[in-house]
Order: sequence, then C-alpha cells, then structure tokens
Amino acid sequence: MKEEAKLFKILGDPTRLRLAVLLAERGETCVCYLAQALDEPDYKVSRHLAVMRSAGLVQARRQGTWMHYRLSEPKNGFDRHLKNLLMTSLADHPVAKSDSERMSRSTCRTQRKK
Amino acid sequence: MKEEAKLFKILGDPTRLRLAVLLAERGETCVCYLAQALDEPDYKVSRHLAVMRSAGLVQARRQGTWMHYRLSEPKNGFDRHLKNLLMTSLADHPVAKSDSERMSRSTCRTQRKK
DNA sequence: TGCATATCTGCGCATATATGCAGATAAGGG
DNA sequence: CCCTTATCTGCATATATGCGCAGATATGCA
Repeated sequence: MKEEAKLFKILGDPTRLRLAVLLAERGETCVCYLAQALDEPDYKVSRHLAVMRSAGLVQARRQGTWMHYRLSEPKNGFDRHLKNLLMTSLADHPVAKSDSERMSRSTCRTQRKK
Repeated sequence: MKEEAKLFKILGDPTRLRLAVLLAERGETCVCYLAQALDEPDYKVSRHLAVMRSAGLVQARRQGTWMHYRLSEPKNGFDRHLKNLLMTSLADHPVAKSDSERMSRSTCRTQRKK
C-alpha cells in the first residue's frame, strides 16, 4: 500500500494539489500558465511539478523552451478514482476556481508560437 | 484547499492509510485489534490514530480501558468520495486483505466483556 | 490501596520536506 | 556566437515527520 500512500502524500501539499486539480480540469498545460494560475514563483511550481513527475503522477512534454505538463493516464481503479475526485469534488473549491480564472486571464508567449 | 491537502497528507503515510482502510471496512474498532491487524507496536498505532483524530478524520470512544476508533462521518462530498475510495479501490489491496485477515484472527480481552 | 492491562506521551534522534535565492541549462532567434 | 526567455537545480535553512524507548495515565478489579 506504499504506492497508494505515496500518491496521497504527493497530493498532501496545497501547491501540488492545486496543480493537480488544474491539470485534471484543463489537461496539458504550460508551466508559465500554471505559475500564473497559482500566483507563485516559477521555480516553486517547477519544483513541485518535478516531484509529481518523479512519482509518475504527471508527465512532461517539451515544446521548444516551454514545458507542458499533464496528468498521467490512470493505471488502475485507484488512479481513476483519484482523478475523478480531483475533477468532481475539488474543481468547485473556491481556490480551484480562482486558480482557474487566473489561468484564463494569464498570458504566455506560447500563444505567439501558434 | 489546505483542508483537503491536509487530509491527503494524513492518508499519505502507509500505516495511517492501512488504519483508515480497516476502519472504513470494519467500522468502529478497538486499538488492540488494530495493532494486531497491522502487526505493529501499539504505541505506533496509537500515535498515528492520534494524528488522524486531531485532523478530525477519526473519532474515539472510550469503553473502560479500551479505546474504540471509527472514521468520522463525511462532512461533504469530498469526504464521502474519499471514504468511498478507501472502501472500493483500496480494500482489495493485498496488504489491506492480510491486515483484515490478521484482524479476524486476532484476540483482545474486549471480547470477554461481552 | 495496590496490581495488571490498555493506551498514550515526552524525549531524542534521524530523516524528509518546503522554501527562497542565485545561478545553471536549454532552446530559439538575431 | 551572443542574448533573451523559460525552466530547472544546488545550496543553506527552517520546519516537520516518523520512530523507538521508557515512563506516564487511566481504568477495572482484588
């Protein structure tokens, strides 16, 4: 049960939980948006994403200078249930909502690439 | 979202997660059974239960010398979802199963009271 | 009152975690 | 090549966490 506890532990930090909810809601997202959404310094967001990544919770894709993160595909019922929890019970949380709104309002040069 | 993260953190320790699953499955249970189920020293189990209790995750009831713990009633959708996760996706885990079996086989003087 | 049992807790220690800062890396475009 | 931008990371520090041991509490009973 250590694996499962590890996942809980990962989500047991407010910053990481907010990131996980954003990724569950929005899908693959660039770090610069995530940092603006949380209103936290990029190095902080980056480091937490690294933790989540080494635990297998998220995956990264590089696109030029930008890094895009997304939740990993659920590998079993537990993962699925957990992701579901993020999307159903947590997306409505006031903090999650303002994170999401801030993200909608944020800008990132990624856009200009398109 | 700190409250939710806190709950995740509580469940982010293998010992506590095992306790939570047992309590979700079995309902109110005496510490002596829990300690035998996990095959861990009582002081360790006791301390983890204290952590869970001060976070509001479990509640305690004294009956003579014995302390009985149970999961608190879910207070919202998040809690409910989480409890559900414990019962559906984790109760089948090998570790959870052997914990449960060990508990069935364990003895405790509580019985003699009856 | 004194003993036995169940449970909890203070302490010391080892380890883990989060954070901010400054600087390192990586990629793209002159 | 150099410069800029986005992202990551080494370091130092402060705090938190888990653990085992020994002893403290609490309760029931002779």
